Amino acid sequence: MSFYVTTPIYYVNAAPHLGHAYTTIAADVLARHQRQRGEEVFFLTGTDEHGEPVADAAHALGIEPQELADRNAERFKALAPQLGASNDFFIRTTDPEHERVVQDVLAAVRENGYVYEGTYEGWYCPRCADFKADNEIDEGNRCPIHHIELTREQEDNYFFKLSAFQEPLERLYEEREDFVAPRTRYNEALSFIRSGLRDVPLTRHKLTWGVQVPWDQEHVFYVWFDALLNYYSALSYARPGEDLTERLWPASYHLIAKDILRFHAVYWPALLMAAELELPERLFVHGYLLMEGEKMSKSLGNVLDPFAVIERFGADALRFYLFRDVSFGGDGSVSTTAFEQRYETELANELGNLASRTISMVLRYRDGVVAAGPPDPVLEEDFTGLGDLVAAHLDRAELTLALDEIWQRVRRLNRYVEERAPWKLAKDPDAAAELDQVLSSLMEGLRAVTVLLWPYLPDTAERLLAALGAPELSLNGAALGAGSIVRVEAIDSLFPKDRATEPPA
RNA sequence: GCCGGAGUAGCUCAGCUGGUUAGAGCAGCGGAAUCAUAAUCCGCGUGUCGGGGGUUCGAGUCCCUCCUCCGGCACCA
Repeated sequence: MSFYVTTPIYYVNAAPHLGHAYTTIAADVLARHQRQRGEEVFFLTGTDEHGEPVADAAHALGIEPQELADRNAERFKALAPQLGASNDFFIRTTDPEHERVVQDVLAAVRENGYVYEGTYEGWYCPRCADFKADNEIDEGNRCPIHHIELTREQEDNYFFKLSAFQEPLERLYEEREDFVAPRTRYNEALSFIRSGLRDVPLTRHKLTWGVQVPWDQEHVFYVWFDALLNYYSALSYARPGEDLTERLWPASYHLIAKDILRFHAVYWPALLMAAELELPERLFVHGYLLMEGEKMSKSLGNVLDPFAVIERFGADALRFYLFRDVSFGGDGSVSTTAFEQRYETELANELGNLASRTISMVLRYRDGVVAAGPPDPVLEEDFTGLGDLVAAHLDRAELTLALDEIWQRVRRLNRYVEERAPWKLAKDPDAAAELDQVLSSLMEGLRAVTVLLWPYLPDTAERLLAALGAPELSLNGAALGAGSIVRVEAIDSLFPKDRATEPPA
């Protein structure tokens, strides 16, 4: 089995923000989890660099589009490792290899009879040098930017016969109810399809910043078709000298935000059908992160800066927070106060302190040595089937539910400490064996939750497992009792609290 | 307007195909403990489950209707 997960490719028109980080981290959690299951994993992210907005932005800066693309692509490329993201490749749609695949695939779509020459007519702004969509036109047929009256104009270009896929797409949605999740997005896409599909422009005539249409030098491909094909093209050249397509196509999961649903849920499968390629297995659509109930946007000045959070608290804290405080799939509010509260109460107090208090007792009472033996049956009961449960949630990209299951066990361990009060056992010479079992059960429980937390908290989990002398990360090894901790070492606070109160350095 | 989703404790939300006294986390109040990053654990909620009507032995859970909020309704990376 292989597992191929993607994020959207991010548009280099703007700088990276929390929304980009969100999708990338989500994909990374799934990728890491699948690696724990021993699957061959390929995790792709990258940048989308063609199209008019980039050309415009570059023009405004007085530079070439490629230069702007290079500049911003670097920033996105740098974001992934800062987030702890373990992507296997970073694609750029200006990669010549990608452009060639786009040309090949779309030429095949044309040969299969799904491309025709036509005329696009619409409202055109001469200053923007672009057509305006019906819903972005101001009253009186005016340009929303220049406020001048729009003219009715035509442009000859090539069309993709999307209408030909009306029934195949309806059938796809009937046969595969999990093709798009959550359900509400599935409904949305299906209702769009049922409302009747119209053909869409495949190329643009007046633009030059795009992938050249091989059969007509006057045109470039409309940026969406170029962009979507990244998921397919990347496999052909991500590994020099090796084509991964055979092994990894089709994608297991495309993660996207809700604003680009239609392109992924309708155009993309239609395009693949037209090219006679296999369809992805699933699409998961997440919501927006809101600040004080408002959609985050630069103009509102309410962006939670992921770079600042990472610098102060580390990437793990951000990764944890995003899936803990916002139910994955829906919209949700995020704030610095909520972040700091989660950091302190859950990461520092519940998990960090659990590690601290238990390891400290093993060191104090037993010189760091952990007795062999099966874990306490009382604990075992609460851990039974946990790995399978987490895997089942993550198979459906339910990152919040999976994390919650794990966290309940973190809390269970703190409760267990109170129930058995090792500090009391330590004072009773007759309770030595019991103390041994309690301590080893705690170490084993800590190890088990940490292995499961690894996809969310990779750096912290690795540090903690190293201190436990149990670096094994496989999901099978996450079962309580599967480990065999012999000796533990002291460890620095996993989530120091002074970071939450001190201003950043 | 049409389609879809949502309206459950102060806050954020769970409650699948209808069935024992409607749940969790946070916040608040009280208590226990002292291993630990003063970290943890225990106890405490008379909630018109948006309003109204209906089906049923029995409905947050099904049907009808009304109200409020959100999203989609084609070329916005």
